Amino acid sequence: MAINQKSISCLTCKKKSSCFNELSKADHRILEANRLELKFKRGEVICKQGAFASNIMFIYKGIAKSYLETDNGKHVILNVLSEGRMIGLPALFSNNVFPYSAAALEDCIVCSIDINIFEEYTKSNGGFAAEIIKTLNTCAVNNYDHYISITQKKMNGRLADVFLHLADNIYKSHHFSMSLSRNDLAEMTQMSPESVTRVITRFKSDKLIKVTGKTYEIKKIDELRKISYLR
Amino acid sequence: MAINQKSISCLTCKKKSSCFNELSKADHRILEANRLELKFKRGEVICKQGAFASNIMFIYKGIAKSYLETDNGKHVILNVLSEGRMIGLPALFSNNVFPYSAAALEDCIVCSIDINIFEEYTKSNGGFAAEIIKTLNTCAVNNYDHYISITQKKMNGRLADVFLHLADNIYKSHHFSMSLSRNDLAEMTQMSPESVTRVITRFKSDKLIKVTGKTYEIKKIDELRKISYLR
DNA sequence: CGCGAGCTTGACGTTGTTCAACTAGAGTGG
DNA sequence: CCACTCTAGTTGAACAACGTCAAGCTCGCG
Repeated sequence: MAINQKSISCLTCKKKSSCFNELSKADHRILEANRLELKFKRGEVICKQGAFASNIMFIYKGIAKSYLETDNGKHVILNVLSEGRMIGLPALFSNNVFPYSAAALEDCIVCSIDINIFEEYTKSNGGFAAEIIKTLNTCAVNNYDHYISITQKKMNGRLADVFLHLADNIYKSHHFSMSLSRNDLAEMTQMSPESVTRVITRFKSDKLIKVTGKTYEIKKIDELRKISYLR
Repeated sequence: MAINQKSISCLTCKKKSSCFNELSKADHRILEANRLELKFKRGEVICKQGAFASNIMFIYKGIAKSYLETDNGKHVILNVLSEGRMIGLPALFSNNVFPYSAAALEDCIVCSIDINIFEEYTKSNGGFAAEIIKTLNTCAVNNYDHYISITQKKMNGRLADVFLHLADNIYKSHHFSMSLSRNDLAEMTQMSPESVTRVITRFKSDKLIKVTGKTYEIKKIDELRKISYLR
């Protein structure tokens, strides 16, 4: 799975997370030496909940999901992760175990960086530490929004939230090829796959969205926002 | 509300968060100079979601709750906070706005520390930064557990989780005086106050707990753990 | 052309909310 | 010290939301 020849350079990487801007050229060379490029096919597990977190992952290309695996064997999707997002930060300075799993929703190219490098930079470089904390906190606030969506809204509102999130933050277009299965959508909205289908059917017949195979087009985004607004 | 005379000293404070152990005596003197002691009565708001976060709070005495205020005016309790817990860390290095509110569940004594001090120490002291990240990440993992409880378990399991959390982590005893109202329990478990009553009635008649006024006694903790185990 | 996974649809059952009426207990003023 | 009030808690009945189950469908792929 690993690519021996790295195709990307940290120093010139356009997608890197803000924390890396705090590093010197010398730091970048060290980073480069402690980095791997990995390719994952759609569906493959990128990191496994409970496994020893020896690396922090960075999504260079593709889309992934992070999810919790519960005792009853179900999955709870926490987030859809687009390019530039990091995986595994919550393992930093804890017991170094991934608290969630992640899997590729599309074919992905991932940078895998030694977690010790992260911890060293955090301790030695205040700007780097600040950016890490900022990233963690942004993620926490997003989680709060998701939590409100799940706990306060009915099915229509929850699914509207997912479509808005996909259009606004993930695909950054009203027109996209959907990488999430009915089951993924169900695990993200905490409803049954059958209910996901039913709500999507309703959205289609109300002309809010248009679906052609895997291609989704959001036709009435304002209407979706209204539905999202606590309903 | 503010006490002019401070009754506590940072250096000798037994309850302080682990990050402060990373500070020198000189640092502690600066901390002392940028710190206030506040008293809050039961029910009073300690910090308000959306307000400018000029301070990080620290619960020296008492119990508080952190909660989200939703657009429909409802409250979603994130956590019950016991002595030694900090409030407002998610505002660090973000837009410095509290992403949640907090209120006292019992009369509280709170240390309020200038947020700039926190940001400065984080940048200048690697050990301090590491402890802050560790604290944030521990909290994130707890949130994941809570999220699984809410999304995967039925009412019995969710309420069992709350009782276990109170006994294990908050009151640290099987016998405690309950500071949470039916409504608090409802906002924490995402059920209606009526349903909270119904489940508690069931727990009482099954002799899992004994309730005398505000005093709760957990009689069969193993049984509660079984109920918590995804049911 | 046939197979299978993922998707769709309808009928039905369960869970939990809502509403309304009632009760208990704490605080207040005469 | 007692009536009065107000809030929090309790209880039951009706109802809505959503999940489950079973059957059938579609489409990509060998």
